[in-house]
Amino acid sequence: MDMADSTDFTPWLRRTYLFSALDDAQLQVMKDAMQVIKIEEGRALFEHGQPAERFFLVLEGQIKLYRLSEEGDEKVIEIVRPGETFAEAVTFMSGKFYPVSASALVDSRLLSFSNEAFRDILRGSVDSCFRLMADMSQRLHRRLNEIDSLTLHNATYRLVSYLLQELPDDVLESPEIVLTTPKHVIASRLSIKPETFSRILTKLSRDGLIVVRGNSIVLEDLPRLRKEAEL
Amino acid sequence: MDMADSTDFTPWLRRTYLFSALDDAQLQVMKDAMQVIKIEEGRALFEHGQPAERFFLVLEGQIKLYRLSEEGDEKVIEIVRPGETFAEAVTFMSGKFYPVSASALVDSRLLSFSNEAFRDILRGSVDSCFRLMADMSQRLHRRLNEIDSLTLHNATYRLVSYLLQELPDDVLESPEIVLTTPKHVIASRLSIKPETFSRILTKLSRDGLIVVRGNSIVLEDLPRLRKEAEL
DNA sequence: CGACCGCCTTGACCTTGGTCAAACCCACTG
DNA sequence: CAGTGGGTTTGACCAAGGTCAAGGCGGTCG
Repeated sequence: MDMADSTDFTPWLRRTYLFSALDDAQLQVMKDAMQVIKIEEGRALFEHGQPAERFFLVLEGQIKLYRLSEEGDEKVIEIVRPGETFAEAVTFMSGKFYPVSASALVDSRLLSFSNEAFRDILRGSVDSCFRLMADMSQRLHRRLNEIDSLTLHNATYRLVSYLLQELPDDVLESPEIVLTTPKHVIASRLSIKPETFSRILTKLSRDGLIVVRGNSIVLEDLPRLRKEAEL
Repeated sequence: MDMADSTDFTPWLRRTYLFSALDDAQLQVMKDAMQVIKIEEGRALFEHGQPAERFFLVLEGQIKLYRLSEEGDEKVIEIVRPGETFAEAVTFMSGKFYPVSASALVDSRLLSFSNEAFRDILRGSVDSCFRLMADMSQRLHRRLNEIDSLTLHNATYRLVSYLLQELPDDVLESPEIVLTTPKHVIASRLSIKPETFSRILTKLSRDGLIVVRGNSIVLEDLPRLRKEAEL
């Protein structure tokens, strides 16, 4: 974990929904307490239970948010990609400890912001409060959907849904997905063991729904895949 | 579902964390758009996907929030009890549709509030925004813990944790829990089938950890139960 | 008071996905 | 270019929890 850079990150900040209601002065306050962080593959950014003083915006790379069980099993909660923020909702938690651990899946660059500074700004900007509330509301909804798919659906459903949502919006082009994350991490994200993950992929291949070659998965039969993910 | 009452609910509102930053005028606005709702056992209050215009405070009874799968399986997300609010976070959702269904487990009385009115008040009260954000943050954390226990822990763990958290805070008195909700509903809340739920209870009984008689469960061996719920 | 109904329990069996171990496939290194 | 090691795949086996079906146990209501 490193920290030194004098690039102007204003465009990044302006593009970040959370900050888009801030005026120049407010943005400057955030910048003053901002840090650029370089973190290399495999290193931990923070751990579950640590006091949470900062939140983050991913510039480059991938950050994995996860929980560990007592026995050391890992459940990946989320994989955060460039342009996305994380841990911003912790500010308002009763205890203010990180509820998950975070580490880098690949060498990454982040911006980190002071919770305190942001809270101060929120105090003076109802608009920003509304942004943050929208953000939290959306996260709440995502978590709900996750619970839904864990309890009401099976592993194949979860995997197929994942593939479909990884698909870029422009449906017209060749529906190929290139996995940028190790399969076992995606598996954990979907609460599936690597072996099972692999087996499901081969089963889908056998059925002609997809073609797998290494990290590349071509969705051969979108309609049937979509049906699979509804029922 | 019914609506008629002229009791003064001010004490209820004052006790409600979400409203506790409101001044008298603001509270009056909420009251003006407030409705008292009587809903009898088994009736639906709203359904997943309906446009969300109101949120609720439970006065009496129990409300079950749940999701249905395509095949009709039900997963209970939460059981809401008197004094608690629900659906207040939906206001800031992109689409503003209820993300779950709600129905009454027993005859219940609720207050319902206008999302719009509340949003207007939030616009003028950063303090209230902070309350709502704290509330949402807490819910986010609870959902996370739910995902954790669904993926990192087994059915017995979930059931034991449930029993322990149902225990009133004053640990000194006789540790008896009286289930006020049908067992199959609790089972669904914990993502366990009723048969399995029952079997786990009898196993815990056999092992001398609890004594079950109908709806009453006496926790005979707190230390061992707590150990069960940690490992 | 007895019949009915909903809920809960119990038993036998099954299915999904997990476990363990071995082989495989590359990408990198020396 | 062989050697090493991480990630992935495959196979054989296993176990937790689900399914299906049959009873049991109270409540309620005629």
